[in-house]
Amino acid sequence: MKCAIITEKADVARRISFFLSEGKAKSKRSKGHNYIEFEKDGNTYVVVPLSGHIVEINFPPSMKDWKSVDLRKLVESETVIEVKNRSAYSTLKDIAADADQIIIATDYDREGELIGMEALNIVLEERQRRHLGMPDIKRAKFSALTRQEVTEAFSNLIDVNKAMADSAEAREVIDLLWGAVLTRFFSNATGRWGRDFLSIGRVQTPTLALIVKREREILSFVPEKFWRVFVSFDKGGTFRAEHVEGNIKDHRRVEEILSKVRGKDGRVRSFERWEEPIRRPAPFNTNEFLREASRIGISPANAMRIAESLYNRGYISYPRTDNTVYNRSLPLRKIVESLAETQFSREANMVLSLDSVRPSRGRTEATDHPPIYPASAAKKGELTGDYAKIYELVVRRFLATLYTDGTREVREATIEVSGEEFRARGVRVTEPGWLSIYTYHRQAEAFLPDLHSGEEVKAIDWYEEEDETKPPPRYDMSSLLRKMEELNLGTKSTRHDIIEKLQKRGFIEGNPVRPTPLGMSLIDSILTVESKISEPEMTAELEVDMDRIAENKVDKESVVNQSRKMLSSVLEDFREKEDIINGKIKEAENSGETVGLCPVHSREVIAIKKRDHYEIRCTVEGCPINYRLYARGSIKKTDERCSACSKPLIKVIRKGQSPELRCIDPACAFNVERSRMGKCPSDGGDLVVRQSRNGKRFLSCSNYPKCTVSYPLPQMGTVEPTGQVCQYCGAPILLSIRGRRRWRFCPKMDCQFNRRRGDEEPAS
DNA sequence: GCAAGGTC
Repeated sequence: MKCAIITEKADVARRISFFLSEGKAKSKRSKGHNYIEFEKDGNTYVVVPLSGHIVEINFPPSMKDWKSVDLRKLVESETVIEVKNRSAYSTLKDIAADADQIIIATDYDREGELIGMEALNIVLEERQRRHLGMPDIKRAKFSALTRQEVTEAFSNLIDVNKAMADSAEAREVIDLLWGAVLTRFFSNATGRWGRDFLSIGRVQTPTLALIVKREREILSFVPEKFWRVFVSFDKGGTFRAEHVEGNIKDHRRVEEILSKVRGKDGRVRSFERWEEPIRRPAPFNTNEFLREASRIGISPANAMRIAESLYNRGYISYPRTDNTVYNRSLPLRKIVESLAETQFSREANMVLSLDSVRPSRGRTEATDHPPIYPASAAKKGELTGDYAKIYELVVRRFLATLYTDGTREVREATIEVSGEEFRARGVRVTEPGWLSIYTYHRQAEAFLPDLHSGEEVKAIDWYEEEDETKPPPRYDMSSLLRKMEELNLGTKSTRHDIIEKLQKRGFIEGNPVRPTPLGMSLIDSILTVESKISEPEMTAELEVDMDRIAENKVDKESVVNQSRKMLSSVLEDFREKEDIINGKIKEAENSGETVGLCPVHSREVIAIKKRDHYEIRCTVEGCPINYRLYARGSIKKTDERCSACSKPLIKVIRKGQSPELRCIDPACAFNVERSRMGKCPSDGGDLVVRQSRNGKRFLSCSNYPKCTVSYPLPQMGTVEPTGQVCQYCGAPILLSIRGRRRWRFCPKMDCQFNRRRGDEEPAS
């Protein structure tokens, strides 16, 4: 008998094969097929790994054109299935399809059930083609990749769950319908076709709405002044106590207090001290990992890419997990022992010196994967840059969850100064515990000496501090991820993607995150209609429907049809508001910062940030002052005019480079003069710095296209001419300036000149 | 050229 086992990803296939075959399984790789094979009890087993979904739903070709398809028809359109993962598809057909038994061993959740069903359908289709009958179809249900879980799952096989797969399929269809219909509507209504399209989706739009809502709160916030009153004392060091009334809004009250207490010493009314634990952090789940990574300056999307790569190279465990409790079977002590052989030996040995290794626990004991931990020890130097930083973060977090709580001593005193009461608080870390391993968080400390009730303390200063109420803070990557998780927007595997999408589409920027004018007016436009698409409730309600489908209380079709009806009426509402929406988006498209005055009309010249360039133009319609500047980074107004043409000068600011002064006219002699680096070795023309559309810089001959000499330039730092000519190839030698380092180089990369050593100039 | 969800 032949049995085919289908898993969601490669390492599950490896683990299952290992347990079931007692280590005798063999990986097979041939003709684009990738699977594992072994024999057991006279039966042949093939284990086929997928990589997530192998098919994708889409519209039929007749519905693909954005401009000509009536959106009312798109709402009612059928969907088709397209194969996305060719190699998994052919492995299923060629290797798995003729098995007598098919065991679906994908992750035990809704998406996993659907992924399994997709694979099963491919197998059944192929069997029909080959006139093979129905195989025995089973489902393995396991929630951890331990020997016990896996062997139990395979000796207690259950049936596949059509209803559960249906619930995930309903989500797919609803997401595509709403996303495509509204994305196309907004893009068509505003004439933003091609890559400038305006996207809308069940997760991305509510996320953008959160950010826009916060920005509106900040914009409309009216700060209110308040004052705090302090007295400083001296006893073995200075400390201060704050008046018990805290934030005082009436300054007359402040004057009253100060006039009463000024010059007077204090008497201690009460003093307390106690110790409290500083709790160890919980093990890392995906969200918490991404939040902490962004605190050390690595964006969620990048942190995820790096984690993926570290996982594939065996350095860390699977990075997509909700779990914050280590499984019993994890050999925690062994992992720590292996880390003791690395640059983290000090920290690892601290853990090993404890009587027993007892890990902290988080709130979620999910069953998917263990929390993120270091799977193997990386030697120093094996990883570099952000990879090393991420690995170190995972290692330190892991060790911190196994070490002891810290302890801090807290002291509190109330001190009376001529009838007015003041409070002082002191905090001191007495036992750092895990804090000396996980060094990313600094504990705020404050000095307060030992005091006793009735004691007199010498006052040395009496003063007020002015402050004002603050608007709520902008989201940063960390708080945004937390908010998304709280509202159930996206999943552990997609949240970072959603954020990156909003950035790439030009809806949000920066960290802390601000919406762009485009992002703000997109949300404003969406809010002209009651639709739920910008609210987390859309997801919440979808979840309820999915549960009902999975419980067989309602079928997929009726949920999808209901959703189509709603979408149809929402679309009608939007169609009525088309002009208003177009107006709002156009307004955002034309909002830009003033960079100076137009020499033709003496009117404002504005710079409008587009997806990949700045549009710099006069506010008078039809004025020839209208340029495109392809620059990464940002531009800044200067109040200076160009000496050559009297148009405004701007500063281009790029990360890692000194600001570059430019005339807004790219062809102006001012810019050309500055970009001239020397003579072309081929035809004697000028070599000038040019920037391509994607922001990369080149040194090219001004006689292009007659002369095609062009050298790529370093992307970081600035470049200056030296007047020197390369003795080997005749190209001009350039000076590269990056931070405090500067060195001479020949732009011809493989030139002999660049192989010399010691060409570094001293820092200026 | 649209969504969100898996995973590489």
